[in-house]
Amino acid sequence: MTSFEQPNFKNHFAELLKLAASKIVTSDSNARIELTRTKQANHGDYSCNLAMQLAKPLRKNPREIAALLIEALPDSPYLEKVEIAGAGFINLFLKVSAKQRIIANIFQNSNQFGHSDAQNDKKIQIEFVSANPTGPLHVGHGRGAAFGASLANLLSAVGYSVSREYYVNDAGRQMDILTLSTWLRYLELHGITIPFPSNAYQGKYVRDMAHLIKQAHTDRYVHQSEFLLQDMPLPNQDGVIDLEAQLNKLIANSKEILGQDYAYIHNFVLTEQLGDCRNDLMEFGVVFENWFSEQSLFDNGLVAHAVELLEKKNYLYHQDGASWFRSSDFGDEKDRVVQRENGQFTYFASDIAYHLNKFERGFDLVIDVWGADHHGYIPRVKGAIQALEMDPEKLEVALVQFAVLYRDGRKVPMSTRSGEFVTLRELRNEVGKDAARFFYVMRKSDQHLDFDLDLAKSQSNENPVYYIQYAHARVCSVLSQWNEDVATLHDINTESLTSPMELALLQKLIDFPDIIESAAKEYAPHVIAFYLRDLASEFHSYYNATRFLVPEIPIRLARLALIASTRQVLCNGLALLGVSAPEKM
RNA sequence: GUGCCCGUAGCUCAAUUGGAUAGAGCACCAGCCUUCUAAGCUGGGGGUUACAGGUUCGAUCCCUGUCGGGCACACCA
Repeated sequence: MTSFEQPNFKNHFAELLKLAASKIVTSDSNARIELTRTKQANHGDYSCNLAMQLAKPLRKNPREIAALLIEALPDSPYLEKVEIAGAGFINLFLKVSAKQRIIANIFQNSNQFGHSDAQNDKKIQIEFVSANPTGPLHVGHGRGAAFGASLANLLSAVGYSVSREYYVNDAGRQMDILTLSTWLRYLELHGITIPFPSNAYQGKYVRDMAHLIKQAHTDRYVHQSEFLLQDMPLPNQDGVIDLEAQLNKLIANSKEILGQDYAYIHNFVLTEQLGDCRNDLMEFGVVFENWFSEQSLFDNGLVAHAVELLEKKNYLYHQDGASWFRSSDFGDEKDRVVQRENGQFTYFASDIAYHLNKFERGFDLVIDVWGADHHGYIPRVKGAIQALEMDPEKLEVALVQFAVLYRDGRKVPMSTRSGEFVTLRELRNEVGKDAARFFYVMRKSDQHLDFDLDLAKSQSNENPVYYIQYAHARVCSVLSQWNEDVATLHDINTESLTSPMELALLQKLIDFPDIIESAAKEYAPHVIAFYLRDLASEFHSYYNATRFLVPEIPIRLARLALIASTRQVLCNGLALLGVSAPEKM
């Protein structure tokens, strides 16, 4: 068998139809040539609705146009026949020999099969997770992580040069609260007890960090409590205590008392949490090229710079002592504060600077993966980008809905406030990395996800992860019993593969590159999950109906080549989702 | 109240972005292991795509309205 370029029959036929159309349409009809895979075998392998699209501009019967198109269609070595059907569909039938050649192609490209260089190394950045480093990641972050990582793999597979980035919110008040919380726990360890604020961080990990500081520095950061509690805000005339104001005062006092040491504790807790987060994600198979510090934007004057730019371009005004950005000029529902009365920049201000910085780094496209609750934030960020005379089209925001855990058919209660949340690490420990990665992306990302813990753990046919992995393991098992070098299958004769099941499986393998392409285009990893389910199903049927290790050598080898290439595609698809492909189960 | 998202089989979800008879899994029923892993396979029932209109050759998809659910409406991050 001669080697040949990776064929994409869909694109190939689209090209032929385009040529045919150019012969019968003189003016630009702006008709899109779109081929779709057919659902029914008697409709052929690919179908095109071009004739129906041209019916109006040409003022002709679609079936008539279809006939003209077919007449003008250039010859193709892959085409068995063409038919007109229904209202004017053009149905294309692939030659069996063309289908069989996919096997050689899969072996040739091995773990790159399905990948393309269509995007020609265009620079794309995808920012995801970006959770505050103030505590362990929880299951909500997990979905963003799984989605972002899979999407990044998909984008890379279609030829983008991908940069994965985690935006570290190390500058805000939340970090101060964590610093204070840790120091209070540390003081407790030295017998100095101050009522622990209810709105400070309650988690056990805070006590753990306090222990670490004590171990390393004994009583170096101990100070007496009366200083810490001085000038606390009092209840108002209604007896209501402003807890947030109290917390702010505690933070301010501790900064004063600790002096330079405050920065040490701040840095310590940040490093601890970030390290934990990085480790957690690594074990989840999620890695980043870049961890971008929000604080660095302040340190380098980029926040002030961004705000000045807006000022210069007359998109700021001053009211009630604050600086407002005219985001309502760009479709936002109201204007937004970028600098407060006390001179502090808002989170939005640093986010403008961050996006300005992203664009200045020269990415062709920037993707932000956010929780769906942030959707209201999009207009102001895009507005700022536009105000700074950059192209808002170059920013794509992918929203990910929350995941709700179910155990024993009941919702697992979760709320950050009560500290009652399931961490990503706990989830991984319970269901394993593979099930977690797969379940997170098996639904469309903008849909709520019901995550069934019992199902994810079950080792049964109900569990889609095992179903797919099992198909892979089965192939491995057959090949190991065959006990010869798989490489010898790479260029064997596959003419005997003509049964309906074999043809269906071949067609499924042919689809893989198109599946990757559309999944990447739509930012839809779930498409891969569904595809793998289908492919595994096709394989299991074949496995059940066919014996592979038959005495007739040519048939045996052809069948083994088919299942070995199926294994390759299963493996490539699972890799895109960050799921392992075990050889034994 | 305003804006965005959603409503598809008993349950969880798809549907190549306007295409042909709306598909999978689970659950339910009936079969298949002396044979390469039964974590598998084969067959079956199950639908007014929330509802009412509209646009056109053609609508789950686009437009309008109604009902129901989620989210967001900070000088928080």
